[in-house]
Amino acid sequence: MKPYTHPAASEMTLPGVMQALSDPCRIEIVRALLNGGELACNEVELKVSKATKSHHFAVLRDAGLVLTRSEGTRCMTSVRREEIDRRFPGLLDLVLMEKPKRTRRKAG
Amino acid sequence: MKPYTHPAASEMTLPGVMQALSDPCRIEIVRALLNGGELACNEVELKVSKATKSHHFAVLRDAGLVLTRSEGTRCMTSVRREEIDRRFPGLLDLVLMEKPKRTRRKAG
DNA sequence: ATAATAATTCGACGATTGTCGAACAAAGGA
DNA sequence: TCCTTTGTTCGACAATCGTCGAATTATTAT
Repeated sequence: MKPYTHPAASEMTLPGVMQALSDPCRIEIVRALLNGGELACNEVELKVSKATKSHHFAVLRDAGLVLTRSEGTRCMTSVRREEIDRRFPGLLDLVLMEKPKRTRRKAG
Repeated sequence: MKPYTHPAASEMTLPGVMQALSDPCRIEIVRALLNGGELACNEVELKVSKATKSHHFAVLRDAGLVLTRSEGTRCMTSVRREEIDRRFPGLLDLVLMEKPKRTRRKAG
């Protein structure tokens, strides 16, 4: 019913997207969306309450990074990949970067 | 005299650098350093007090983005370009991105 | 109509942040 | 030695942030 407002791609700012991606939870969300395509908030596992999760989705939405559409009782969210790639090339690659897992190999 | 501590390159985190770059002042600082090489805090013009400017340099330093060395009464600061490029490829290109200046052209 | 599901909104809270002026410290030059 | 320059540190302050539980809305299923 309430139709989620999204900023135009041109409204995205560098400090804005940096800010949005400065929280580990939100990086995790974007990473999940990049890997999983369109997901409901429900389908992104986080160790925070649902209120907090909803907040993080809203922050990403307001920054212009994700697009949310209502479908039934769920909110399907996806990364605005093309627009981000056009405006901030390489940004999403950074998000996808593997965390430095300290594997137990002798030489890497 | 007091010898500025810097984190190892491996201590840099994605949320950490994003956080550090989420402030327009700090983006401006990094941009100036990328264009101007090694600069004293003094040589980066910002419309904030010197206390605040010192704070912003410290935040960038703690995030691992810049390296500061004492020279006389000045503190010469430079971007840790190679380490950042190795760990977060493309990050500095984002910082260098031109702000969307709305020029008055008819077609761009 | 009732219940269940999914998500948002509303305070509230402690923590962090950006900002400043004032005080301080270190180095260099008069 | 004293003064200037450069930068840091120290409260302090308002603003923002991340977090939560509880209440609310909206949709679907029974």
